[in-house]
Amino acid sequence: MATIKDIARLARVTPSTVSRVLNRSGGYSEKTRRRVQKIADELHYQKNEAAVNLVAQTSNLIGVIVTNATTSFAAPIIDSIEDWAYQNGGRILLAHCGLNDSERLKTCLNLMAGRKVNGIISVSVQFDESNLKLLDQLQLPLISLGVKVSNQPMISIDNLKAAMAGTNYLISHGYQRIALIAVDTNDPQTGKMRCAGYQKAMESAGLTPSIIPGDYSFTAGKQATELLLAKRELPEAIFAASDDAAAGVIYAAQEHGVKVPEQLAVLGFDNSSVASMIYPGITTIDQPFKQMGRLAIEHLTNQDISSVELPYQIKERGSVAKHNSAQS
Amino acid sequence: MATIKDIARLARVTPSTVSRVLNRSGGYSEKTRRRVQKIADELHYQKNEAAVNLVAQTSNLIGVIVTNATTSFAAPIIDSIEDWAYQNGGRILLAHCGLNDSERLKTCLNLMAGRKVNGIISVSVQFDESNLKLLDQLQLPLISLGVKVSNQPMISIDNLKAAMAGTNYLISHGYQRIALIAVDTNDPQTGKMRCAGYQKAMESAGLTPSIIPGDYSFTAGKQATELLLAKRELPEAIFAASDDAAAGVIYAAQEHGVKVPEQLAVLGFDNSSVASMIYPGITTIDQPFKQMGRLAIEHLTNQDISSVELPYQIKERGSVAKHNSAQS
DNA sequence: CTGAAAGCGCTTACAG
DNA sequence: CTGAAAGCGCTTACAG
Repeated sequence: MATIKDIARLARVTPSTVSRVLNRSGGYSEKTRRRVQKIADELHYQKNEAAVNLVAQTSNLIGVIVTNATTSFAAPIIDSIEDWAYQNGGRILLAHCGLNDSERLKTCLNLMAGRKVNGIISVSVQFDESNLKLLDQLQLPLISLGVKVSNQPMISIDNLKAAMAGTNYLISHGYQRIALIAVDTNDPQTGKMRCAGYQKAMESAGLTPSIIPGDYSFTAGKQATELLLAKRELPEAIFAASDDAAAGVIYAAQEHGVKVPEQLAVLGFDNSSVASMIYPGITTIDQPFKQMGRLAIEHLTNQDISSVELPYQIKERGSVAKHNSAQS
Repeated sequence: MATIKDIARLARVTPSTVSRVLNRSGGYSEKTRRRVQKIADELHYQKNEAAVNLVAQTSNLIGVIVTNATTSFAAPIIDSIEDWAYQNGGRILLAHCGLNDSERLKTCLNLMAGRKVNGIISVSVQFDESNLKLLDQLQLPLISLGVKVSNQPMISIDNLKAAMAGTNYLISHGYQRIALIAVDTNDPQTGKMRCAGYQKAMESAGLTPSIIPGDYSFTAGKQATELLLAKRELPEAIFAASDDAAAGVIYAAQEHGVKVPEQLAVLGFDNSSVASMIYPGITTIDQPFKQMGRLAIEHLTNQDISSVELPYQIKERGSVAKHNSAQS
């Protein structure tokens, strides 16, 4: 690969001048500029970013940590970050930290520190004590999407209110026996909040909450529904803690000839891509993932360390209708 | 951030020695080693990779270019590359090139060159003339997944044979009026191959091919089906060029009360995550995405520039059954 | 076993 | 307008 020196030699100037021309930093004659630029072009010169970063003491890199790419909502977030990067000349260093894999998250963090990323965006990753400490030592600005990381800014919807709103939506549509399923009750953040919101709404309405825990997955939704079916305790409506899980519920329902929404209403959570791809479309709580990604990168860039709570909204599709008993 | 010099000063040795200790390259007493290591630990020292890369003349970075993260099958590929990276201390520089966006792909390529990536893995990206030339100038090893890029190794299934096999699968299940839909007939690679395979199989069986072009999307599948329905020309079976499109077909079918697979058999392509999330499960042609990702990174690492053709297989789920007319 | 020196490719004051 | 020099943080022969 050609270097600045090669160009300098061919253009009969010093590397200093080449650098100035290439950076358009002024201080050269038009004639020199042309000569240097021409040679650089001919050589298909590419700046060695490692060298640039070394002197600039920065990396122009932003680190993105996700649990894994299969998480259905990671895609729109990464997309919006990438779009920003494209517009602004930033670069994305991607790493997966797995689920509750402390060791791997530690590796991610160290890797990002070594690369001197300008900041980290973490998507739904939980930090345990040791990684919290590491993060503190590394002094890397971080912004977390979806879950709270101690002392770090967060961008998220209000899970408690959203779960309440979802539950109330079901109640206002005439449902009374409503189960919350596939929610991770051990998850100190999202899980707990969604449970609390659901319970609060149910109790306010004088209804009895019923929760089947799970890991937000399709399988969790499917199994919960099968369990309910086997016990002959199918509720009137199921509030799934994610759209993946809602898809599992609908799958199980269809498999057993239970009509959605006539015999079973299903409410999802996320408005991820699958929500609009299955029939009936999943009525769900929309999280503005694209906006989350964009805000995250903007905050990082502006060194804005404030948290922001984004609005959720209920996206109505076909999986919830007015309950029969509610029809006048 | 602490540097090697800081450690050297505190440990009362020279940077050379610190470097040796940190790299375990030998040539120091156990006593020195301990002292240096201790101080490095206390300082939470993180090597500046830009500096390391500058002298090593490498980056330890592998570039991954995808059209966008929303492509349903990008996820498993990225996952497997990331897993490899985690095991082997590599890092992933991610970039999106959009769809047929020559300018953006060019930016991606230049960005990768600037970062001195060890190699590039491109996922389903088409290179136009100008980028082919750029790639050549940049001299970056590349391995393409799914589509052929001139003069570069490719990892893919045989789309022609796979489409033939899919069509024959449908035929052998008793279907005769089979349409291929949502296939991009302008796509010189995948699209053309899948069309050709379908046509060949149809003609060999004495059947009439019928193709509705599209962009592999859910919407393309849905619209094609609605079109067929409106024209009252619904075939017995639809071969969708992707699982997303197959989901669209099934959606439209359910919406119009057409039973799958009883009244309409649906065959997908990819075996992406959505295939198992909708009911009935999509019978589809499985592409080994994880394996593709793993092979790609291994080839890149071993400087193996041979192409490899991976086996596809038909994954049977519920969207195709024996056709009535075929029942004895 | 340890240190002094040169160098990776670039940028940036400082002179002239 | 241009050049010489120092320096970013590290590694690696070469001496001793």
